[in-house]
Amino acid sequence: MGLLKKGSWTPDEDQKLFSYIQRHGLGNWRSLPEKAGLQRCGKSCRLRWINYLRPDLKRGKFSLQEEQTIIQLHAFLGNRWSAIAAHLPNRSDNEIKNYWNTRIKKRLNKMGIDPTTHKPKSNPLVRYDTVRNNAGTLNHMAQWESARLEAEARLVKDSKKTLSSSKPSQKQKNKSNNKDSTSSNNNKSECLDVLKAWQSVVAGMFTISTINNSNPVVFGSNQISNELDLVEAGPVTPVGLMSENDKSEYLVPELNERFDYTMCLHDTTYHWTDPETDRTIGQGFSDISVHDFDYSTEIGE
DNA sequence: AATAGTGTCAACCGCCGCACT
DNA sequence: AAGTGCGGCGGTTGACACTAT
Repeated sequence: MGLLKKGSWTPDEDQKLFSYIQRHGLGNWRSLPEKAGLQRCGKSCRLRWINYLRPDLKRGKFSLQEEQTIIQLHAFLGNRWSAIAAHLPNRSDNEIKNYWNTRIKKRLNKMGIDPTTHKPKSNPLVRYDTVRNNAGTLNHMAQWESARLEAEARLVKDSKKTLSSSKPSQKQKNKSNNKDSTSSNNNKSECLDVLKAWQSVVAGMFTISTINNSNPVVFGSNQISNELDLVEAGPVTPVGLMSENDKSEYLVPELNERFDYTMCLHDTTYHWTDPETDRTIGQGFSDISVHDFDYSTEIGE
């Protein structure tokens, strides 16, 4: 093959790649360019397909919910963009990475939140929890870190198990001329793994501070759906109704820090009321970014 | 209108892990 | 065990678009 082309893809090249994959499915990326009549390296073709041509890609602005998912997963997974992308199947990891680096990161910084740790920087403008039992902080931090590491280890172990038991090797996949080797199944499995890990660690421990109430409201495990849809959270378990033992188990400062501060994007409280007594039994939030970052046009896209 | 500064995003690069020999 | 090839990943860059002065 002659000199390989670099730089932006032309519509003609896109057409060649797209129609080749439509006709032959995904296979060996290295040999694809020649067969498809492209002067590109296999990597470039793969990237173009994954980030741009894939028919299931949803392009355009990120919805509020997508952004929330990204922030929450980033708090949990860090810069593991492909793992985060597994939860947003219509977005590429590159797109998510770009979105994080160019927008979310800046917003968090502006708000005094360290985008790496998801914790407030030295002098946070954000509202700290109204109740924080500092006495047990270190112990709780250790507990949280331990739980986190355990969850990650389980995640790695499980995904390896899944891969070795059900995933054909790359070469087997190539041989079988898999029509869709964009690893949707693997993604799904990893997706569930992460959610399981997430739920086992986080479920029931997710404390949302309230503005006027000294008792934080603790979200029960049913609050975190598989879509991590916190906005549409259901009924809550008020801390006030818990035993002291339960409270100490639920209130994990380090966990709260890791998530609460990113949740400071969500700063407008709303209330759940008991339909019988009409009393407020819990408070939640809507997303302040809706007001601050001009989301109005993005919602409901 | 011209220029500088900033933001966005597609694409590249280098590294890594896995499978195979 | 070591070497090779490949796919996948995250960090980075450069071109272009947009905005401010």
